[in-house]
Amino acid sequence: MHTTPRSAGQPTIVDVAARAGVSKSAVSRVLSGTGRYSDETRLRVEAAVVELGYVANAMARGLVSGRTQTIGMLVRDASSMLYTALHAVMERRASDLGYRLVTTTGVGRVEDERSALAALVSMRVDGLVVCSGLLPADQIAEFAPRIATVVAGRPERHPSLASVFCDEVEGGERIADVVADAGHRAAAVLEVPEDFAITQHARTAAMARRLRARGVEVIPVDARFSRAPASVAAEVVDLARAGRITAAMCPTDRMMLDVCTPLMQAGLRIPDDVSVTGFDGVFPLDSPWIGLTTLQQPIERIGSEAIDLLVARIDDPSLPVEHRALRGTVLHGRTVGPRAVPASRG
Amino acid sequence: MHTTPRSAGQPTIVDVAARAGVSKSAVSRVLSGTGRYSDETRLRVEAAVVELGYVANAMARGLVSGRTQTIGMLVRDASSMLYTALHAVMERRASDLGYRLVTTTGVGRVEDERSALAALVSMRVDGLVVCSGLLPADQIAEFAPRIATVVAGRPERHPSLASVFCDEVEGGERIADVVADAGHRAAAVLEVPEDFAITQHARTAAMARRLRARGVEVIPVDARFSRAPASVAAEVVDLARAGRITAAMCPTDRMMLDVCTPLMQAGLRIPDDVSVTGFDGVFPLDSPWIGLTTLQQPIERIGSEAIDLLVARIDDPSLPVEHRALRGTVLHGRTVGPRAVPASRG
DNA sequence: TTGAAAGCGATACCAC
DNA sequence: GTGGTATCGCTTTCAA
Repeated sequence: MHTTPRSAGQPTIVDVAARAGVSKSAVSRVLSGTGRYSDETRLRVEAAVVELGYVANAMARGLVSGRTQTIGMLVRDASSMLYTALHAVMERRASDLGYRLVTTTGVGRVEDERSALAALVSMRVDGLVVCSGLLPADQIAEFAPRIATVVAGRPERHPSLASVFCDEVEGGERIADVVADAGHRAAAVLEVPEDFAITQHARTAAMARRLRARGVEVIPVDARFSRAPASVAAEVVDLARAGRITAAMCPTDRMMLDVCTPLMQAGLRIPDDVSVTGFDGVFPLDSPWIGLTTLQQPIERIGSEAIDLLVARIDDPSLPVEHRALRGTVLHGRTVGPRAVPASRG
Repeated sequence: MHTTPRSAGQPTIVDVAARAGVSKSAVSRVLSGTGRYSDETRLRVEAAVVELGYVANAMARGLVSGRTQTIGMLVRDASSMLYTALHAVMERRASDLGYRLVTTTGVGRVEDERSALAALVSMRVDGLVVCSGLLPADQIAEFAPRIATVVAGRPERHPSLASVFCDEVEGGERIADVVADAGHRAAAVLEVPEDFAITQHARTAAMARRLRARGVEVIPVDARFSRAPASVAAEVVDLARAGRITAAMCPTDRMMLDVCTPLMQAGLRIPDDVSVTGFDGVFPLDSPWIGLTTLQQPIERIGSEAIDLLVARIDDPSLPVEHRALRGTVLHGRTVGPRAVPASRG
């Protein structure tokens, strides 16, 4: 049975070999640059490759070689600026180290995310970077014994999961200090419960703790995901109007926007009537013109150190598990001002 | 030679078969749900799968089945909000249609992007979505005869490339009308040359044309990528200070931020002294609190229609090539106001 | 230097 | 219902 180059579908190495008048083996050698071959052979193969528009089948290649030179990245929410920024940094670093990054995401539910992770595993990526505060550590850890894994961007301390993240506690305290320093005596803290949002819980808890330690009254506002942002915002507006708070602290910049809009629409000025803080400080919300007062995560470092750590673990799986907490920096914008005299608007 | 389950590496179907005491074939049948098998067999296999933590090798599977149930997405810049938003929409839609989305990006250069695209092809994804204004159409078209391809988010009219995008021309005109309607008589338009930024060129050209048609003087400002944003912004500041313009139109919201910051720092108020417009209107910059006046792209529709179109082409490659231009909507923010009297600041 | 042949892990068609 | 076997496209010995 001779090889008939099918008109449909991608050309295979056999097609290239036939076209170049050499064997599969020769083509393989030339393409990988390993082994010996004559200039003559090389030229013929290269020509055939171009003429046929041949692109090697990564599946077949990976199947035999056992390596894919690919890092799989699981992202929680493709629309989250934070993960997006991480993605960009990691792509660059991975590329520098000779790896390609492929990304998958769930579409919200834990179950989807698990299957997205499994998809990466099924592709036999050489390593896994998990960027999601949603998937429980145990479910990630399940794969860790067989594939090098690093969790990035969430304060993960699971004993078998290496991780790199922003020091949420320290960050929460720092930004709380900004509010306390401005003289506020009562602040709303939008709190997120621990389940399904490890990251955000850690920071808001730290904010509240710090405020109290500094003698600032904390009014907790339930900001769990299941609650509509508008409803959370309305609660903050009411508190501000009633003069019960002069500041509001949000778990993310995103939520901060959700709060600022209704405040503005209610005629409350920021920061004259209410001071507001965020968390993340990620492009494009780090623009001085927008002027958010927030805690900026060290995205650049988190991303590149996560990749470095991962590649190290790919090369040597026996490396000890490491947890790295990196410090963020306060971004001083225009949304925090000195304490206003409550209830004296107008 | 009997099968020895290697302690390292992922377990294979053979390991599962051995563990369950059945044949590879039986395992395959159970896992794919095709063919016939007894309840007994199913239970044994399912148990073995769980015990071993088996995840099927997608490469081996794809190699024989010829399909991967995967759509490859090439994104220009992982840090771009627009592509990010598209990504989220597409992920959801693809998932609904039974496809998984994997994403790759270049790291800036055309060459990288080509290789990122080739990586997708090498993975033998069933279809390709190209979201990048960088890669020349010809380089994309090269793969199109062999893999279903759709270009999303850029006004591509290449005869062999299906596409879905925002009607940049109409959008540019609409937003220009906002400026003209506000009474401005002279406006800076930040122009981007055509090469490597098809999208942005199209819209700025449309803005300028429309302004002129409405009797507004256009002062072109060179905003090509190679130029530092600060330098572009400085030019706008100078023009505004000199009273030569009362409005500035930017090709993207991102650039708009780059311009607004220096304007603010120069003591010029927006929109009192200068009106500014953007383009894209993508989360999170669509927040009313930020208040950008911009043209909002119909991201939701672009993304889901692109996936629909792609899947249709996967199923029937002979479908005629289609180009869909979708209309955006003006987002009326607070960055455009009535024409200020030039040079009368203070 | 080159080509033939043996798998990699899964599917699918085949008799049994 | 079940298990053997050819096969997908490629890399990798191993002879020639």
